[in-house]
Amino acid sequence: MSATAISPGGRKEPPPPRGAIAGGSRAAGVYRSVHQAVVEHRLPPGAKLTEEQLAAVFGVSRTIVRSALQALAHDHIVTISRHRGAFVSAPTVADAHDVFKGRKLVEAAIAREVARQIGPGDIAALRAILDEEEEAMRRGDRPTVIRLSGAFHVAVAAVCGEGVLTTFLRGLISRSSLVIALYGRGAASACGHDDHVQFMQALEARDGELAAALMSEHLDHILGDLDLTRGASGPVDVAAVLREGLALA
Amino acid sequence: MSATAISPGGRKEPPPPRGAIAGGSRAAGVYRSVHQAVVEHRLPPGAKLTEEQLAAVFGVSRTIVRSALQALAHDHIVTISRHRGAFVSAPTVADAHDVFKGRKLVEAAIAREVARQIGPGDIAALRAILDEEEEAMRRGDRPTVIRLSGAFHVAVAAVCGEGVLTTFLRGLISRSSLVIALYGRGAASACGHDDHVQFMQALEARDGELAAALMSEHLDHILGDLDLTRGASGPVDVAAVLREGLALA
DNA sequence: TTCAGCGCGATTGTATACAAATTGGGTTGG
DNA sequence: CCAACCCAATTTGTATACAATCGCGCTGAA
Repeated sequence: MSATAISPGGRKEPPPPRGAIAGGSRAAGVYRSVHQAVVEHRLPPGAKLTEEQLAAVFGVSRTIVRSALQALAHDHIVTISRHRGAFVSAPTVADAHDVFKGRKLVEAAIAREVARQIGPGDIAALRAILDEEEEAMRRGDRPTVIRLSGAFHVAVAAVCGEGVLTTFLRGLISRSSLVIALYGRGAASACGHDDHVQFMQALEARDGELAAALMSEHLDHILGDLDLTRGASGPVDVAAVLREGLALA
Repeated sequence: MSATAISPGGRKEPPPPRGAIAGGSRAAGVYRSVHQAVVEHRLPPGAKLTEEQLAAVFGVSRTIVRSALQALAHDHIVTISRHRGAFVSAPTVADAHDVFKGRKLVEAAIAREVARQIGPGDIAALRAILDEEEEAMRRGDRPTVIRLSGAFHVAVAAVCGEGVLTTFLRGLISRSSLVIALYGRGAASACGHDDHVQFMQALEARDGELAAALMSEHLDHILGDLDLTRGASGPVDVAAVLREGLALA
């Protein structure tokens, strides 16, 4: 229910839920594919996204690709340089601090809110994500761990209902994934599963202050585990990565 | 400093600060003009924004206009309906509550932060806005009052530095302007100047809790003063409005 | 060897042409 | 008189063509 109605005398609403992403639904598909590839660390920061290349991969014209890239740029997932092209964003150290500062402020406040109004159904849903996360961790399935870790944070926020805050947080989490792709050390640094479990216990105990504190600590922990001295990574076969993602979808 | 650098070995930064809006700088101009017209209540919610019409007004092709409209849609300033076109967004009552809920959470937390770290320079800057606001209010200059009222809220957030939170808040404030355009009653409901003055005093006293409480109350006050039963307004000469805005700029 | 200047290839920016779809009005039938 | 239907005009969606710009490798001289 976060869409804005156009006119009080609105017409019937067709099935396609017309997401808030961009114009056509074709561009939305490209958007999703690239976005997913980035947050799952299949496309590293700095990777060049040539319009014609993407157009070929997705079987659309450059028009569609440009639309998707502009939407991605708006979300800070890619960065567009005039006459140079689109690259997967490479957040600076300052950006990293800024993103996590924002997350701390928002997620701590949300934690207080959620602790007050969480219900059994919400708890079950969150527990389910945590279980999946543990499973994937045991399997060593890193992309899934990354995805579920973010999904947990989003799901917590969504307990208060889908809204501007959840949307905002979702964006910050995506950017966090980029930060981790750039500055994360190896396998362990993604998102401590134990932190999530502890936080969940505080939520179930309806202890808002504790939950907020744990969340804040958790985010500090992630940021503290980063190696902020590193640079970019090697080249990647963008087309192959995206085709692979397309096959899975 | 909120832009993300592409590569550790970044090149020199040319003068044009290449905002985070969209691809070209031409589209950014269209974006700004329409955005400004909307938040200043010169273009009412529901107004149709025909691509060709805007293209004619700004002397560009539909390509540029589309880019700008998509960026505006991303910011929830306009709403694009497939094969129907772009309209100035008309937030629902639920949207209005959501936006102000988000603002309360973020601005209250920011108020606490700001009270801790505000300096004399910041206070002077905020006071200056308040003075201008009072001046405009006395003059009966409604568009300026609206603009400065929003500018005050943004400036408060900017005391902690420009960052994701400030950007997010700026977006919410723009949407608030749309809410007020739709549901505001006459002249008085914009944004109580007295509330701002009181809040400012709390900030100068470095009383974070009081500042947060006052801000929360202030936002409740705005939301409470709305008439949530109203519908849309009459038709508007979109081209004339935008040409006027162009002349001023 | 190294660095400055320059031309070429590749890629993006913009405009335009064409196709698809919706809206609204007029017409026809009940 | 009202409802349903159909058609045409307008507007958007997409592709493509052309122009502008940038990066990069080459050439040449210090």
